[in-house]
Amino acid sequence: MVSMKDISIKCGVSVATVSKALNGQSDIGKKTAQHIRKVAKEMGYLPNAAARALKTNRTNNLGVLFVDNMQSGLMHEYFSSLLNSFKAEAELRGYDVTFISNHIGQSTMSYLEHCRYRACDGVVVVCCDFNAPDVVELVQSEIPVVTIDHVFNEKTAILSNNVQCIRDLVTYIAEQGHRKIAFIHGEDTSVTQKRIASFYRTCQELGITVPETYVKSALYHNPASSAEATRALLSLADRPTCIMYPDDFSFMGGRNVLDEMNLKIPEDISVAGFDGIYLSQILQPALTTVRQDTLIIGREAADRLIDCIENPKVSVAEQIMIDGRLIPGQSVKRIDE
Amino acid sequence: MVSMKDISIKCGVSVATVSKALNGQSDIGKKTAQHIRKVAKEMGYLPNAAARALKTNRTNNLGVLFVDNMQSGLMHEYFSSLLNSFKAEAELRGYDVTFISNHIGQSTMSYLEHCRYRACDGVVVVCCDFNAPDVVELVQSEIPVVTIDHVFNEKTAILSNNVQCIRDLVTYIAEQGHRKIAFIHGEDTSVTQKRIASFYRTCQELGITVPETYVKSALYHNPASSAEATRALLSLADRPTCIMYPDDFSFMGGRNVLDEMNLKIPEDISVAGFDGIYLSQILQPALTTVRQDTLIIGREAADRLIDCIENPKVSVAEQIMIDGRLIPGQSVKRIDE
DNA sequence: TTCATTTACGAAAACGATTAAGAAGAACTT
DNA sequence: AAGTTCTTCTTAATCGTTTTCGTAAATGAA
Repeated sequence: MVSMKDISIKCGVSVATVSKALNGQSDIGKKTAQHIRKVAKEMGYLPNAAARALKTNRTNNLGVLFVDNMQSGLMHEYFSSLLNSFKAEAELRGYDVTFISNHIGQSTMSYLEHCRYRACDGVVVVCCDFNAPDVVELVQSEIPVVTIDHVFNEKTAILSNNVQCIRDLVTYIAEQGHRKIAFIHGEDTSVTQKRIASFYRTCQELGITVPETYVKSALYHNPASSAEATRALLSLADRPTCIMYPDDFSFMGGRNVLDEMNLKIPEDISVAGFDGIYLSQILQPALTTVRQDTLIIGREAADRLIDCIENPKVSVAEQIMIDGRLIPGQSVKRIDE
Repeated sequence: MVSMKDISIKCGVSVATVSKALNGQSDIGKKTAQHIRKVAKEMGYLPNAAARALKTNRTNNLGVLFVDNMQSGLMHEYFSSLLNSFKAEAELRGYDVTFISNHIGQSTMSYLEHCRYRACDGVVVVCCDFNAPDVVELVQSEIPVVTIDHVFNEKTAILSNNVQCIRDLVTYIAEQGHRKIAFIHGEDTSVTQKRIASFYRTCQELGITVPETYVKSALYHNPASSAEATRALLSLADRPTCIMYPDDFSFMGGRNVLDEMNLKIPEDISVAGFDGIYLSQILQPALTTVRQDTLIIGREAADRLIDCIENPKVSVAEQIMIDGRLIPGQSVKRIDE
């Protein structure tokens, strides 16, 4: 590996001069700097990240804390595509992305310790139990943190606008003439709470009354539990005309139940999903759903995190809402009153 | 941050002694070592990865080269779940995982340069254009490399046993009495070639003749193209009784076509997928498919790569085949002759 | 006791970069 | 001409480890 020393020798200058020239410091002569850069390129010089990190305490490395109890993790398209976009933006801005775990080899260490060990310049926290002590410790540390879909005091958070998403979805469904709307929601998280609240509020605003029996609990990304909830809804004396699912994938469970009962979508019953994953638009009829803008969420998370790293003074913690977009699809029937 | 120096002062020994004690060198007295370790823990000592890397040229960092033209990348469950398993095993053995890209900030650099810059101890190469000059350069470099589903000379490769997978699948279908089996395959890659070859050979062995019209080309992970191929197959005078798809997800496109034409699975037509993703078993009827063992593939890739890093002398490049497992499902009908 | 061997530890030189402080010459002021 | 300021470059310290080599004490052998 060619080092600055090699370049300095070849150019007949000191290592310091090489360092400054390569980093664009101002106190190096124009022609000298140019020459050094040329030689460096010719010799195939690459900075030694470890040495630089040791000296500067900056690694240009971003940590991704991405844990989930379900183990479905990356399998969930919302997260994988969010991560994709985060990674792309981070790379554009000159940062690499490393996963943070709670052990190095055999010995367990807290997330914070792992971050410190790897000297991550910042961390994005996604999809995990935000109340776990380990996570709280990390978030409250001196390391710049951006969270996704969860707000910690004083920390920047990127939030998919679940309230708006549900509002738009319910509104659309209501516009199609539905008054009996059932809602199957996911397990209890802050996101779920927002969705439920938005569901109730929107219905109220629209003058739609929601019987308690129309709101069922299930699990995210779990078709079986949504299937069960669907069965319960269908066995009601007064059936809903439209069922909203926790997410597009879970809907697949409900779909099976509807199939079994010979209920056609949307003729016999209307349905809506959430997330807007690839699959949802492959289905026939295309699923009515609302697309969370993972592209922007991931990009924004990277941008904010890096801003926060590079301008700690200027950057202010804020909560950023990213709106979703309704995808009408064809799974909600227009009902004429 | 507490450093070895802090510990050495507190313990009244030299930094060298601390280093040796913490690394379990033999030339330190039992009680001294024990005491040093205790103090280190008390003080919350964490090794400085950069300093260590600088000195040892080892980062305990593994690169993942994961590019795909389709941009579907992580969205494909085969890859996301493989990566998950790779990551888990790497972490178990004390390595972190970083993505490799072809640029740092604005300036482009080759994959190899990126690896060198980050000083990755090794790289796993997945899902990319294996013939791109950049990739070839990396694979032929001095950096330990393990490839997945592609063999380079002299390099360790982990291969999903596509030949066996297809053989088992075709055999199963034939056992159910089918003699008219159509095969929609993905775009031209080495994996695809193996699958096609295995398809033809197995059919031959089973005495099944395959008309040219029964073999169609489509794209992986692309329901639309599989839908088109399905349409073509159904318009044949002599229709196949069973259609094999490039992958489970693409099958969803074919499924729509079958639906439109009012063909029931498996009563009117049998179908089979490939991969064994979560979705395939949610469908009703459950899809007959063959599960690629991403868990083992990912784990094995990490293990081999790390072996190769830690024992460069001993470890020998080899191709490791990981068998898949047939999932019978219910989408292939038993035909009585 | 005396010499050889082992054991336990320390001193110091790296690894490859960054950066504060200083120095020498050039250029400008008056 | 003398002093001042700029420009450009160097010296040297430093980041936190690892590791080689050396040495002093302890142990063993004779």
